[in-house]
Amino acid sequence: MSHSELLKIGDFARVANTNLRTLRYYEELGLLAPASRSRGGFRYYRRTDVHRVILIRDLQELGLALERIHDLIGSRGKHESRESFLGRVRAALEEQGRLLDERTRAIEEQRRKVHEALHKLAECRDCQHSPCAMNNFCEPCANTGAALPESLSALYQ
Amino acid sequence: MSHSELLKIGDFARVANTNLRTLRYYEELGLLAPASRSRGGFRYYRRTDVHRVILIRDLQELGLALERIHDLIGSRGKHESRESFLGRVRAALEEQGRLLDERTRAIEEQRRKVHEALHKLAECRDCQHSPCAMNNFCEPCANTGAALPESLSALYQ
DNA sequence: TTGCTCCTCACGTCACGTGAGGTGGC
DNA sequence: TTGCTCCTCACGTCACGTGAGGTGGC
Repeated sequence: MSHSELLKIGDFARVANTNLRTLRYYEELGLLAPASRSRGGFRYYRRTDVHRVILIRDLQELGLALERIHDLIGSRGKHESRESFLGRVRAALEEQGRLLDERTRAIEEQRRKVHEALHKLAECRDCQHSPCAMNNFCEPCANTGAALPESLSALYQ
Repeated sequence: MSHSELLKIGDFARVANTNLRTLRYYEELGLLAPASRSRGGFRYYRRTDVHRVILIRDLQELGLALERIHDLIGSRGKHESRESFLGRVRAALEEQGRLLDERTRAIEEQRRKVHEALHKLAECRDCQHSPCAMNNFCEPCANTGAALPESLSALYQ
């Protein structure tokens, strides 16, 4: 149960669900360094560092560039106080929470549009009108005052 | 109130909340063509086509490549039947719904981790231990059986 | 020693960003 | 005619993908 159990890059990539190129690129950007190197240059990673990979991935999916992520989760400098460091950690977590809120709102909006479009699509089965490229709106529906949902007018093209 | 009101690419980009380069690139990939061109080559777009831009953006944010999006929402071919076309539209919408479900689950998981880490971080203020690069785990917490949340062990580095 | 894993270049790709140099439209 | 918008190359960028050619580790 030694804390110094180390993995070669291939094994680490497997447990972190990523690949060699990505890990080397993260190292190049200073995002995640291997715990040590062998004499021959082989990278050795700590198992616990998978959490860091997952965090980086999570932030990327929220739309952050790797450089921005580096700013957020960069390591503690030699001259940084404990309070300053904990403050930065908290700020990074709160930033992530804010981004999650934004993303949640966007997804709910998308879901609303998709549901509306699917519901409308059921009605279309009994209608013989076919919008086309030069006529990207649904005349029958417009005429009865029931306009096409946005997602459908985007697909009928 | 003519249906043929057309916008130059700059005005269209403004209402679609995008830019000239992106619109030209979408056209190059066959994702969205202007309704017409002037003699001098100027692109003219229909106002209703903003919905298509928004749909493409939504699908991109769900992680789809533009070529995959082209497969999903490509226009109706000359020889495609009405039923086939409506079936494709429905499949595209259902695919989007599936992707939204996945994304929602991933975001809820991230939110859980962030909340857990922020809660734990409050406790850290009264603790004097500082994990560092060579010791990326929190000994005091581990010793009392209260392990660090994953997001914190990723940040303490 | 064999075979698998790893190493460092280095060029390719996707979805644009960003000028350069020139022309269209009211 | 002036000025703003648009046009088509074409090279740059970010986050990797994908070999080429060579060496390390058990």
